[in-house]
Amino acid sequence: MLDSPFARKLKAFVTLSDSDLNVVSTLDKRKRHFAPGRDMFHAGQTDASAFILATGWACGYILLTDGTRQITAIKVPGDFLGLRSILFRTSDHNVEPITPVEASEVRINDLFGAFAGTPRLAIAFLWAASRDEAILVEHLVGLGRRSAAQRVGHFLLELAARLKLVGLGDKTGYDCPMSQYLLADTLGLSAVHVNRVLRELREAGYATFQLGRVTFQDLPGLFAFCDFNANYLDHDGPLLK
Amino acid sequence: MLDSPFARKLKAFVTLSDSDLNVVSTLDKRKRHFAPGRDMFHAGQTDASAFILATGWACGYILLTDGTRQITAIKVPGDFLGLRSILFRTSDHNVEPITPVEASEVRINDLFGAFAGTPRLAIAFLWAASRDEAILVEHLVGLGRRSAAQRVGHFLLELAARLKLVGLGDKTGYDCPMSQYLLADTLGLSAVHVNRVLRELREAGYATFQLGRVTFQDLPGLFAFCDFNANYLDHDGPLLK
DNA sequence: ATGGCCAATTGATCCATGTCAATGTGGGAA
DNA sequence: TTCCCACATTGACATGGATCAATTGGCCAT
Repeated sequence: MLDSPFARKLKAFVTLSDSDLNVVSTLDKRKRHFAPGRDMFHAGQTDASAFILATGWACGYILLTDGTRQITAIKVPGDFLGLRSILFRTSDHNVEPITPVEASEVRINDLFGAFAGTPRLAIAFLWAASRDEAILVEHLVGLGRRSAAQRVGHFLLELAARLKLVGLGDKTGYDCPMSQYLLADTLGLSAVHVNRVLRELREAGYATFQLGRVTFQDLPGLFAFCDFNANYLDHDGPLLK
Repeated sequence: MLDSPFARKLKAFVTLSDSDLNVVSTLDKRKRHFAPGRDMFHAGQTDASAFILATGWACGYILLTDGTRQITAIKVPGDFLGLRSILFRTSDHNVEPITPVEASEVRINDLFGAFAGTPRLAIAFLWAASRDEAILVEHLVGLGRRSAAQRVGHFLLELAARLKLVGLGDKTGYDCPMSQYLLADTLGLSAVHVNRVLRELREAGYATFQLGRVTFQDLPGLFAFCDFNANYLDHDGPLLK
């Protein structure tokens, strides 16, 4: 439990004492399972819970009235999900599992409890929320100002970095359960164009997205092509200025 | 001080006791002034402060290597700005004043101090950060899936709602110090196209963006046209579930 | 094996928005 | 007044990515 992906992630920011970690593991108790095909919670719901993702991938998304959707976050093990749905009167987004998911349910009183005794943990949470925000900001920048190819490449690189932090994947690549349709809804593109861009990246010798796996052939080249800089993930070891 | 825009905003989420408000006003002490033309802090800076905006508008942005930029947040009075720049080792974004700005400087130890005594305030901060995230998410959705016209309209409506919460603007509209260039960098469009879209909205009888003021001619129509739903701003009175 | 279905792939065409290039306009500095 | 300069506006043209329409391939249920 003390080595949950979530604790592992927080440790990238603060050095947590044993008692801090105990409080974290308290939050990590109420385990639940979810299968793809059914939302974990949905927009408009008033009694939604938050979750700490232990295994599997999920995505948060927003449905527009014209039937299209925009995925706003891809969640991997260690990620916190649904914070807005417990703090807000009513959830403003949906979350659905991409793979079978194991996650711990967190209610607002759990947060109160955790923060009351350990303000340092409140800061750690604020950091995690801020890191999620930074990820969101980079996606925003991608949608606003990057070409489709840079956007796709950037996203694949970001996932590599995030997975590495929780011990998944390696230098050569990582397992990725996303379909090209999911990529399209994430990156504000059509599935057809995602397919063309993936071919382009493959033919340029940068990376491959096939059979549920992302494989990098030319990491430095891809970094340069996408103008990728991992600073926004703030991964460089515990510091707590 | 107890009626600062910031306190006013937090009260939309939690009922704050007098002692809570005292702690908030403690944060609101170190007033500083900034003029347009010079960043309040910039990406890469390691000793950046955060600020609570008291008067004036500012924007957060990210510069790409090709010289383009994407504005990631427009900040109005009552908004907190630079949270990521104090929690992260190094700031991942820049902030510049749009108008002359008056703002209170906040350092990480101020936050620690505030949270230690009043966990309820930690939750309120988390709420404020989550609301900023919700705003970011809506911009993301706009960039990914909305037409230029809907995107512009949606943004103008969002600003109206946010300003109203801190007592600015009225039913007819609000003062808006943004140039069309700023709008373009915010909405991922070219300035030329922003101009065309504004004309379109004007000619459709929805709203007007001129001489530093946004004026609504047909609010219900614009709501419908943009598919605007203010739930994501979570403005409906203090509740703290 | 067969049928059915979903994801991936490819080609042809269209269109929303970008880019380039002028022109207009209002307010500030001298 | 006059110049200046940033912002707003408009037209002509270019293009990245969407849309429409097939085709292919893998996998599961029968």
